Formats: sequence, C-alpha cells, structure tokens
Amino acid sequence: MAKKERNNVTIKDVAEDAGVSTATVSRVLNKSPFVTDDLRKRVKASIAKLGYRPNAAARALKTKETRAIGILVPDIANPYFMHIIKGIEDVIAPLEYSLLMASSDEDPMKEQKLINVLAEDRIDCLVLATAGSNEEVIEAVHERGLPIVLVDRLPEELAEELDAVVEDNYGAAYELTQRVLEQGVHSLAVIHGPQTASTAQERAAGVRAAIQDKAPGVSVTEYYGDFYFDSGLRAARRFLKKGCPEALLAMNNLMAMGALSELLKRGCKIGTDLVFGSYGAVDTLLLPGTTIYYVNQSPRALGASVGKLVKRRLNDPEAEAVCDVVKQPVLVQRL
Amino acid sequence: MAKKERNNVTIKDVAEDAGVSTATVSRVLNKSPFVTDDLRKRVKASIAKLGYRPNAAARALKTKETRAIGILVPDIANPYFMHIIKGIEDVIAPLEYSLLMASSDEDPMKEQKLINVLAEDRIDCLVLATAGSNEEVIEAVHERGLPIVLVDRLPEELAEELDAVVEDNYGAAYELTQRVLEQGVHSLAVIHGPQTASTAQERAAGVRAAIQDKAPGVSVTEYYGDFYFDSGLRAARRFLKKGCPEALLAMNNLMAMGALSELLKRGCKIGTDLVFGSYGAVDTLLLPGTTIYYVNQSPRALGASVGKLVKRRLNDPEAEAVCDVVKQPVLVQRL
DNA sequence: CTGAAAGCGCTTACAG
DNA sequence: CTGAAAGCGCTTACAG
Repeated sequence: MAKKERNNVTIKDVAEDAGVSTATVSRVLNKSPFVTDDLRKRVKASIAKLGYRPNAAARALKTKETRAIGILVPDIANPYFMHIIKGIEDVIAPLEYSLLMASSDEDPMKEQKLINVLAEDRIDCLVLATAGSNEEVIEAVHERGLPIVLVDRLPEELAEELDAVVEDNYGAAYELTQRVLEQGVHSLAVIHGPQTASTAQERAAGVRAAIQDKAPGVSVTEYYGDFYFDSGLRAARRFLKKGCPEALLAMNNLMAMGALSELLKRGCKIGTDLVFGSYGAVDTLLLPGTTIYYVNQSPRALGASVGKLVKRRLNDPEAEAVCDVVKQPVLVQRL
Repeated sequence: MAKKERNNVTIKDVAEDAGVSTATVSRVLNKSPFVTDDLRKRVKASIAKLGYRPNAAARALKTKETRAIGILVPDIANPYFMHIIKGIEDVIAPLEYSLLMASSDEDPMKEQKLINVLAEDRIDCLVLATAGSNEEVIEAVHERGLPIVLVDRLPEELAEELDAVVEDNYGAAYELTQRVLEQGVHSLAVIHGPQTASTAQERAAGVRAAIQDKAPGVSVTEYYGDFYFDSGLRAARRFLKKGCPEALLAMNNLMAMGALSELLKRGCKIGTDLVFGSYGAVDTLLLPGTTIYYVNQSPRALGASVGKLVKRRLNDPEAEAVCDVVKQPVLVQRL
C-alpha cells in the first residue's frame, strides 16, 4: 500500500514562514500564555496561509497522550450499547477527546485483536464491554499502563481491579422472574444469553434463584441464545413446537424482540396467551393491547457514569478502582 | 491530565535483551525475510519476555501510515449506517486496518470538528456520510492528501472529485411515490428529511416529480423532519390533526418508524385506512395484516462497495474518482 | 544478513 | 518572552 507524501506542511514550515522558531509555533498551538501578541498573530497567519495541521502521531509520541478514548463493545448495532456510548459522549464531549469505537461482535478472538491494536498506545483510556474469555489480555494491557473502565460486563477475575459500571443483573433478573411467576404460570420458557458474557451468567443465576424461591414446581424449558435477534426468534420457534408456553423470559432486548416477532407472527397474544418478560426494553412498534414485563435499563445513565469514571481516571491514574452497581427496576408496559 | 510513564518497554529494551540492534528487532516486527532464524527466535523470546508492544504513534510518524480507517456517519444508532459499517468491515477486516468510527449526529458543526481531528494524520482514509454544509472542509482535507470515500450522502460540489457510493435517491423516491399514488389516493402526506442532507433533497425532488407526473391534482401536505424517529412521530401527530391522510410517505427508515408507531397507537389501519410508503425498510414488529411500500435499501452491499473503493484508493492514491450509484428497488411488505 | 545513524514532526526543559 | 537542541520510539536507506 503506497502512501504519498501527505502533510507536507509541518511546524517547521510555519516557523520559517512566520520568521520564528518551531518552539514558538508549538507554544501558539498549545495556547501557551508566554507568547507576545505580535508573534502569536504572525504565527496564526502563517498557519492559516499554509493550511497547517498538527500531526497527531508526532504529538502523541512526544507527550504520551493520544487524546483519544477507545470504546469497545460487543455489538455496536444494539441500541443498548449505542445509548451507553451516547452517555459517555455527553460527559466527554466538552473535554477535547475523540472517541474511537469498535465492535467485537461478541467474538472473544476479535475482541482480543482489537484490544491489542488499541493498546499500541492508540488511546488514553479504554472503555470495554467485554465479550468474555479475555481476562488475561485485559489484565496484561491494564498492567502495562492503559486505564480501563469496564461497562455492563464484569468478569469476576477483574472485579476488584478495574473501574466498572454495571447493572445488578442478578437482582433485576430475579425480580423480573418473580413478577412473571406471580402471574401464576405453570410453565416457563427462558432464553438465556451466551454464557461467556458475565451478564448472561448473572441473569441466569437470578432467574434460577427466583424460580427456586417462588415457584420450584414450575416446568422450565431453557434455550441458550447469543444475545442477537435471530437467536430469540429461533428460541421462540423451538418453544412453540411443544405448544405455547405460559410464560417466556428473554434475557436481553434483542432476543426479546426476536422472540416477540416470531410469537406475533404465529398469532400468539402477548399478555393474554402468554406472560412475556424481557431483560431490557422492547421499544418498538407493538400491538395495542400487549402487556410486557421488562427490566428498564438506563444505558445512557450508565454511559454517563462511565464518562465520569473515565475523566477521574484520566486525571488520576493512581486512583483506587471504583465499581458502580446500578439497580434497574422492573416495569410493566401496557399498550 | 497527568499521564504516567506507560509503554516503558521499547524496541531498544528488546534489542538489548536479545543482544541485537533495534534495526533487527524492527525487521522481526515487520516480518522482513532477511533475518536469520536464530536472531528471529531470540528477538521473539525477548518480546514475549518483556511484554513489548509497538508504539503506533512512533510507527505512524515514521511510515506516514496509521493503518486506521475512519468512518464518520451522521447517526451511528441508525441501523442503516450500522449495516454500511458492517459491509465495510466485511471487506476491510482481512487487511490489517482498524476502523475508527464516529458520529456527527446530523450536526454539521460536530462533523466539522470530527473531520478536523481525524485529519491530523490519524487515519489513512476517511469514509464519510456527511451531514451537509461542510463541502469546503472536506475539500480542504482531501486536497491536503487524505483519501476520502463518500457514502450515502453526495453533495453536488463534491460529485466529480471524490470516490462515492450512493443510492439513486431521486429514482427510488420517484418510484416509491408512484407506487403509492397508483393506489388511487386523493391526499398525500410527506415527511421529508433535513434539507442539509443531499439524500433528503434528492428524495424530495423525486417525490415531487412523481406527483407532478402521475397525480398533479393530489392534495399534498409536507413536513420537514430531521431523519430521527421522533420527528416522524411528531409529523404523524401533526397530520392526524386534520384527519387521517389517505397516504403517507416517510423519507427514511427512522421517521417511518416514528410515524408508524404514532399511527398504530391512534388505531390507524396501515394498508387499509392509509397507504404507507417508506424510504427504507421498517424491519420491526408490526401488526399482521399490515401492508407497506418501501424502498429496499441494501446498506451492507453499499458498505462492501465502499470497502472496495477504500482498498483501491489505499493502493492507488492517484486513481481517478469513481462514483457508484446503486439502484434500490421498491418492494411491498405484507404481513 | 546485520548494525549505526539519520530522521519522521512534534514538545519542553534549559538558557538567555 | 524566545530559541537551540534534545528526544519521544520507531523505520530504513546505506554500508559492510
């Protein structure tokens, strides 16, 4: 891959044009107060005249700061993560950092590659919702000096070590299940997430504990999905083979939507034929008359908390690790 | 913002540890064939032992290649752009480039800032779906040597100059409108996109031409939205004040969903009470019995074309600009 | 095949 | 307040 000479105009050209040293140009660039107005004006004129733009790599090499923050999520197409990103942006935008986003597509191998690339001193801080199975890499990168804030996913091994903002997955899943069971159902179908994800594990544990505590006799069918729409759809199809279950629980928003779309297509009356519970909101076009129980996640608020931790960490690399556990309420949606 | 010493271990440390020169370490890193197996082994051992990672900034400074590609879209939360990004990834992933994504939120000012940051030699190529009003900045950055591939949005001023992959917005909007008008409606409500976006302009022109040609007598009500869900919802609300129109046309997917959600809530029977047309698929949970006319966009294929243009451009910075115009068919969705 | 050395474009003590 | 100079961590002709 050839690369032609780009960025022909450097700080040196500007210095020459303005008749000053490169040090002075640099000072103007960095808004140092110790430059006379006269020189500042001349330098600025030359910059404009020559169309000069600083070179981020050179600056980063010298300062050890990239002024970029990396955000690595498992599925950038999932509105949940999109809102987390927005929340981070809300907080970070005023600072002059750019956000680098990448998606692992729930693939630990892909995630590992991305982490390693980002760790080549490309970012000042990494926000990570891990697909799982990468604890060693994450620790290695962190020990080497890259600040990391975990979000949504928190593998046990990393719990005390890193900053994190997570939901009370166990508690919310427990409550959701309880609410659904309270409707007096005899059979329950559950669509779990991929057990590589810490959230999926915790939610599964919450569901099981609630069943154990509240309705140990209920007949349970389980399906292990991958947190994507299609797996929810496939799960519903599978469940329907044995007739419509009295209740269905989907452990994330996308799988819930997949399941709903299949159930609706089959003419299932949600809220009447079947009690539906979803971990995460299903904010889409639904049949009027539908009732759904759901965990009301607040990803934007989560994102804002993450943003604050990032700021704090940037200011104080030595600060103690903080773990925010945000409680998410269970709500009922009646349309 | 303090920055502690990171990346303590450099190529020099590795060289020392392995008892070779930094040049040799660099050669091993870059898989140069001209290193004896013995040295290669020693170097690799030292790299592993010391946990060395190359510094991207230093490499970029020297080689003028960042091995990163920037993708700047107006709304990263819109599934349409997400799929374009996936399409690009499909093609680019095998090359060893990382993708930097950013979102302008349809805000030209924000876009301008982001372009300028990315243009500080942070990326080797920019994929841009512009919010509009930034033609001068885009040209400046391009002239300075940053390869750019436009996607979806193509402002007239940039048409011949830059690589681009776009839809035939005019044609598809024309056909969509025609199909809806053929249902024999007397009144038509249209939700346009923001006129800063080239796509919104072209689609509006297509709609108007079709009306002119096919049903000049139809009563038309127009609303100018911003391509987001809420504006579609507001538009529908506005239209409904004067009673349900016989036909409604939404000029992108999100506004279509917003409008639909409001119409459904109000008990409007889509496909019966009202002919619904959408520029873009509404791939969500709908009432069975609903009929919708829509332009079937193929963003993932668009993305793949973009990826190919990026590759080509990376290989040959001097290549002539290419403009792919992809025709998108109008389909009917019956549920 | 290997190494010494120059240099990429910045920033920043250090003098003055 | 300003400039000369060193150096950030790499790569790459150039010799050998």
